[in-house]
Amino acid sequence: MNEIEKEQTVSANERMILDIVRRSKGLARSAIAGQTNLTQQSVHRIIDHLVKLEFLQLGEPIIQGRGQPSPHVSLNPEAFFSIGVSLNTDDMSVSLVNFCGETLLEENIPFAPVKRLETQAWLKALLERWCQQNPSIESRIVGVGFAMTGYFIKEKGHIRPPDPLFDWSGVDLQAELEALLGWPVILINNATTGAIGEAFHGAGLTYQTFGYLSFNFGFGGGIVIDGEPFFGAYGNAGEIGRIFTTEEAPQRPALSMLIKALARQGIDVPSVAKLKTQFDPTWPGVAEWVEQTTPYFLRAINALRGVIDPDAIVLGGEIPKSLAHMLLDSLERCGMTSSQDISVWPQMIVSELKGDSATLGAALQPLRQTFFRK
Amino acid sequence: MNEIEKEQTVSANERMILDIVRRSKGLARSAIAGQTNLTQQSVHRIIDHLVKLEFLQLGEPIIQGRGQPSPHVSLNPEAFFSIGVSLNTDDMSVSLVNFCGETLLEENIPFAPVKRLETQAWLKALLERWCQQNPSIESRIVGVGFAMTGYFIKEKGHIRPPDPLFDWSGVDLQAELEALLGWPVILINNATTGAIGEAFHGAGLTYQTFGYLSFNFGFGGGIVIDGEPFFGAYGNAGEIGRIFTTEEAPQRPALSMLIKALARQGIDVPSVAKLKTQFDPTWPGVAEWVEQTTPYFLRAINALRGVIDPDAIVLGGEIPKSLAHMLLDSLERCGMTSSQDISVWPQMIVSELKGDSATLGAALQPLRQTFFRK
DNA sequence: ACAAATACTAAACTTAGTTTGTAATAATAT
DNA sequence: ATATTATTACAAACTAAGTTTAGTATTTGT
Repeated sequence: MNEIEKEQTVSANERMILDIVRRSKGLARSAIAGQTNLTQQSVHRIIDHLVKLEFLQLGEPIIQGRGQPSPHVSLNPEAFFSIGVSLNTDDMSVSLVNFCGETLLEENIPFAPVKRLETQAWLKALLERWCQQNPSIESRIVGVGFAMTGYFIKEKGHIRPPDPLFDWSGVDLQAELEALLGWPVILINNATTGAIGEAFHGAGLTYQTFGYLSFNFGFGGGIVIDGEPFFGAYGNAGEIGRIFTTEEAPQRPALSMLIKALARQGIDVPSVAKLKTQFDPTWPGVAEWVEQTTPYFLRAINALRGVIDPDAIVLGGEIPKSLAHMLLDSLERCGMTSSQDISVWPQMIVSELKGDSATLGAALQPLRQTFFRK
Repeated sequence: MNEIEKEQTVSANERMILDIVRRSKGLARSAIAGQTNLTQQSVHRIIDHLVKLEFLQLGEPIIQGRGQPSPHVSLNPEAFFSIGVSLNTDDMSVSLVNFCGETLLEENIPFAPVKRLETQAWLKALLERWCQQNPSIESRIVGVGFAMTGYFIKEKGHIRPPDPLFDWSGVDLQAELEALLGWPVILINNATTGAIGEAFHGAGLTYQTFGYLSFNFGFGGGIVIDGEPFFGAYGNAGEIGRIFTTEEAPQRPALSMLIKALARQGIDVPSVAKLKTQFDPTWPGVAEWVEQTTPYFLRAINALRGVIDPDAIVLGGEIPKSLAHMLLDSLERCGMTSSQDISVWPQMIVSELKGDSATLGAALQPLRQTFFRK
């Protein structure tokens, strides 16, 4: 490199300023100091440093009122890159994001990712191809966020996925992937990465503390506290499926259950992904399913309210937007009754993010962790 | 004061060191640096400063091995004091703690605290008496932690208590109490203060992130994350009662429900306080109540597990210890079944704290907030 | 007695901020 | 047009809080 060597250590105040720039998607340099507890001069110097490191870039001065115009500050999208992987029962997707968190490349595995080594070989080959086709990125990749479905267990780096992914259990997956890929790997539950995507690009821009409910083949969730994803003791925080007993599980709002209900009505939806694209709220069975699952949905919400009392609850995962709104309407009709005081409710939000938020969040986590507010 | 004026602002590193000394209940000065990311020299200087401020005191040098003996460092118990109040439906208790968090004075109100102004007048008179009888403390009281039962609502400083305490709603209680008492007042839910007591003196010495279940007349709880009490958006975090519907509420593990069940068996227990002192696990009806309430208890635990995945869950409040153990045994017999993976369980702990942990925690919070690790 | 280990003390240095002061720029009032 | 004024940029001295370096003191083990 003939450029300035990129330090990957960023001080707390530098991170704070990077996060302010990120959240506002670029702003006048002079508008930053007011959002910090630093003086204008300190902010000036910090930004100067971050520009020298090529983390930030200065644009045209903006004339907004009196006084000397202040240059526009924005993230340098090329400063760093990060890779996200999301592994589901029947699918795996991989993406590359830039320093702004924008997805540049995305690809799905062409076979079911049930065999661990076969899947890893495909992943390795894909990333090598990406690096060859984009030679500038290789040295600037900060790490890999690897999201998968399943519960973390006591052994560090191990996960217990659902049955079809049995081959992925019993190994220190984090260590294995780091050895394979040569980058730092963060292993995360894929409901939490959905929440991370939301924290970076969605509800997180408005709310500091929120719960994320991930409607997929199963029903899970993630937690964001003060803008940071919360993992809990073993990384299973937000795995709200735990509140249902074995008998109750079939009635929880998992999309697999809706697909079954639709099948009983003669409507064949082959996968959760297809459900998202083809969903029609007037299909027979949909209204009934919503009605029937609402008490269990409410219970999940009340678990979030009772335990963390969030600012907001975001409905995400792979749920069709119109279905999410049906669930919220049904909740209203139920009167949102709980046994106790019901006066303070979190904001209920349907996720606005495009694409696979689990893969996105997985890719964002290495970036967040290294460069943005902690 | 002819002593050095006591600054109430403590830097982050000073707070860290105060917290290390507090947790270890005193230790050799040389044993501190290893628990920080600071050098021995920096720790030395910081402790020097804290000793000059009379927050810490040096004791006899301790000879443990080779090398120059290192003086014993401990909190100066007289450095500061704090007041805690816990208001329940039928009782109010007030306590004074010293800088070590030890309760020095404690008193219960001799009448039901239903009338707000009458109760406040009694409290004001009590604190004035305490200050007169202990003239040295007045100038060193950092604040008042005011814990009460009820839900916080959107209006700042307001709370919605259960019906008998109706008179306490509809006002900015925090502002009112600050005006009355002349000290900073922190208004907290009394299940959270129980968790704070546990964080300071109990499970918090071992576990960083835990859930606290408070068995009282009702059934509530509090959350501690990374050693800090977590309040949530409105201060209602941990209010686990929300997970039960109106129909389910009578079966939740609230001690009032046990008292009712005992009454049906002809055993008259006049109050929750009496239950704690008189409880006999062989009373008829107890085993049945435990059996019947266990699924609801399990659901509360699974809500905590699902949402925050804690290191530990502490059973506290006013539950008799033997009853808490019966609940845990019953949980074991149920197989702790949930619909999903059940391999990672938090440590289940019965609180070992003596006295009223809600009042204790209320008193501790102003101290914690000002002087100990954040 | 003496070397090794450990802790204390002190001074110089470093980092990352604040404070203070000045210059530049552009909107606004006259 | 010109002076005024608010806002921002830039620069140097200062400050707070740590680290680094180096020497000193005290005890243990041989």
